[in-house]
Amino acid sequence: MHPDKKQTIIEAAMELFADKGFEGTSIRELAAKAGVNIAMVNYYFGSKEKLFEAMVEEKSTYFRERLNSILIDESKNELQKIDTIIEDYVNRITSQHKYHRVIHQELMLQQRESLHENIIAVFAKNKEVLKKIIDQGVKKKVFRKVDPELTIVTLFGTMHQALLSKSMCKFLIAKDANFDPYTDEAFKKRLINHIKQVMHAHLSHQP
Amino acid sequence: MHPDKKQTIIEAAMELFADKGFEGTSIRELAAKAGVNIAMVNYYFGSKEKLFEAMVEEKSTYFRERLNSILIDESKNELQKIDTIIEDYVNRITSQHKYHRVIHQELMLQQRESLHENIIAVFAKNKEVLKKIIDQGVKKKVFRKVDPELTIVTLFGTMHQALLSKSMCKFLIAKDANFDPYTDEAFKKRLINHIKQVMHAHLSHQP
Amino acid sequence: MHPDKKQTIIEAAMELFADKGFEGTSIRELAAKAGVNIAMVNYYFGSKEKLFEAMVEEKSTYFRERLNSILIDESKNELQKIDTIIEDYVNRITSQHKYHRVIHQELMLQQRESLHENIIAVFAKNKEVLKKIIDQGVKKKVFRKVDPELTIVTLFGTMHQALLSKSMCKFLIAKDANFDPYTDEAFKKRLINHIKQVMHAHLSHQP
Amino acid sequence: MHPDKKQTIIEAAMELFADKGFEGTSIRELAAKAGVNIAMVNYYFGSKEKLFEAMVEEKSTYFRERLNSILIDESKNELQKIDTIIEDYVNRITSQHKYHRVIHQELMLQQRESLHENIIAVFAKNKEVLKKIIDQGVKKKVFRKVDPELTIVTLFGTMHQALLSKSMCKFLIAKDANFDPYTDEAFKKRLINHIKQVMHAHLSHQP
DNA sequence: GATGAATGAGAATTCATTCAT
DNA sequence: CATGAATGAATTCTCATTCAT
Repeated sequence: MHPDKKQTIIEAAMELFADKGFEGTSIRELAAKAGVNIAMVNYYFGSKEKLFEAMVEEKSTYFRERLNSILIDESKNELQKIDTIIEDYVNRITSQHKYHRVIHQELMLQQRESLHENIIAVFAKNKEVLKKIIDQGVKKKVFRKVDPELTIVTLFGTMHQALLSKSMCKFLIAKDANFDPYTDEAFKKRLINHIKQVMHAHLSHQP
Repeated sequence: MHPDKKQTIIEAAMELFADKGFEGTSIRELAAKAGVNIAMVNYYFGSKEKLFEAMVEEKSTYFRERLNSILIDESKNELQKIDTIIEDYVNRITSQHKYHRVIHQELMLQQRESLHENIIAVFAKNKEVLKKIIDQGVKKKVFRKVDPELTIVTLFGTMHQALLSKSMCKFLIAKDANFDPYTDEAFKKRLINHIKQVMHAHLSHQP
Repeated sequence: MHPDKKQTIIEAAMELFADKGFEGTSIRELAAKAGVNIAMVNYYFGSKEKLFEAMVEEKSTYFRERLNSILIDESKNELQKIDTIIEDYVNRITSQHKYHRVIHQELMLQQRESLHENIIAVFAKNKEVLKKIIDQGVKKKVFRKVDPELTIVTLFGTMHQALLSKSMCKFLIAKDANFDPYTDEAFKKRLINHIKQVMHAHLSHQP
Repeated sequence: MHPDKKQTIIEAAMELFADKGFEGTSIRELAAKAGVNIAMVNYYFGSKEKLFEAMVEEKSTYFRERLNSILIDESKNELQKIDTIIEDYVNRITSQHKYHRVIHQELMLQQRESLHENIIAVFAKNKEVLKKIIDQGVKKKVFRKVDPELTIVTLFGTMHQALLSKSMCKFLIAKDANFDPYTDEAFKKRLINHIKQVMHAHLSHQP
């Protein structure tokens, strides 16, 4: 029964931290949402901050183990690998947008900066994989030389900008108010196509 | 002395809100930073939230009045206009990064959502200007047809991702620790070049 | 222009103190209601408490000078004098109900007790007049011997109980909601008749 | 330990609200008087206002359940019932004078008016019982026809006027200063006799 | 292990008052 | 004379955390 409750708390925390921020979320409402006793958070995690760290750690562990499979997939050429990464990312972010929102917020604040290292490490690893793919493409002369760090920044940045704010989503989709942008397949497709188009153009040799 | 103090408070607020978030900033420390009495915030603005609104309003007013000059500049062709916008944006965001950070955070939270409208409106106006430029380019057959909303999303998204987090900046620049990324001209140039490259490739006809 | 502003403040104070109590009224709203500067209250009266005292003093001075005329009126017998007093009181309280409410409240609290003396003195004087009338009636054998203090307590108590609470008024009148009980002549007449009836029965010899 | 502390707080609140009014009482001193932590009031009751409501509710519940026993007592005739009610009321008010003071104050203010309904309901029920007794007496031709609402107003009003203000009590008793009027049996008897006399005269047929 | 009660520190805000002009 | 700005003290209330059971 331990891990279940811990998990319930973490899920509730992610939900609330994403919507209200870390400081904007009180342990009281967090416990209420998770359906556990107020004292449980400190009991299990030691403090509100430690809970936050646990949440980040758990989720980032989950994300760390991806991507390599794409890298070594020999059935795809470099451009196809890029396409797969784009699709993969968009799907990840839409399905886990609350978590990405929390991370994104956290990275902008100058508090709990010890966590930044952790987050940046994940980002760095992703960059490395992408860099390897690009380097292969360059070696094979199918790609031109680009800035690998900033290329992944454009990749992530576009997705984050498009997906992490509900208000922004609504503006971009321009449809009736209260529907969930994160399950709208048409928008996901539109976004994937756009990023592919940008990346193809960016990576391919110019005329 | 009236407007000065108000301004001092707003500046201190922006600084702290950017670094610690709205809820993470207490009026106490805000007043201390601004060098005013603790009661002044409520005296001038009525509440912490109203101060926040005042800050957003003031700054967004400032940003609303740009961009049109670029649109109507007849000495530039469409691609040059895009380039100018990119340079303009990067300069703006680096010089006002704290403000952009606050706005960016705010847009992700589901609190004080009444402000989102205001913020999105500024974004929408920027998009309109960009769209006009793109449309002109398309009509003149120098640009291909692209998704205008998502194109500006990529533009903003890349900059925000690269600039709004200090940790991200440091990772990207990969230089010694405590130097200020927002005054590093080399990095700015690198970023501008990257975005220009991406945009040129994206907008121009493919081979 | 002095006395006018002072008067305006006193009137506003009476209004607000009656509805919200002394502590429940802030100088800010008081000044707003009176249409004067916030600093005027302290400027004219020295403090909020002194304003209160000034208000009580002024109004009680006004009420102190009544009643003697009734006492010495030779055209009326004792019962007629009692009747006149009842009518006079009911009219006074209805027309000055806010003030009476303030006084009544004040007398119940154990704060600013120095004012109680003042208020009780007015009450005492009223009692003295009534006592003289009753004593005359007793001497003429038209009244029986009664407790003069408690008789005036019944007199005042009935009126206060009936008139000083709007909710109580509404309950007693049992009419449609938002009308002003203090201008309802029918209710005033009903109240006067009741008190006269009570007093006549109380003072006259029993069968 | 739960109900005890709640009760302690309620008792302290009644004490202080009676002496200083609701707004004149701070949670700080309330907690100090009750000997509990300053946060307990909000912990138990949610807010100062809710504490007030809880106090009123609890006490009014207590008073709601009386009186009917007198109504159905077949061993007493109507006048005896009235006498019993008078004695009962005077005893109640003297023993619970703080509570009655709070209620009485509250009814005069135009704040927290939602509570008025509650209070008036208790008053209304008392009136109904009294009205039934009077109606019986009228039917048996031992009473004359009177205004039942205002008759109970006189009953309550006299007691409130005599008992709810310490200063008024002292004036009426005219004895040495610091003794407690609420335990002075002589004064209670005097008051009871006066009210009985008034009510007998008021209700019986006139000569 | 698990929890409801309890708490001290600190939050935002409002207050009556003062003071420079 | 009169006032808007300014302030320190005090307000209610919420917070994360602890502790006895």
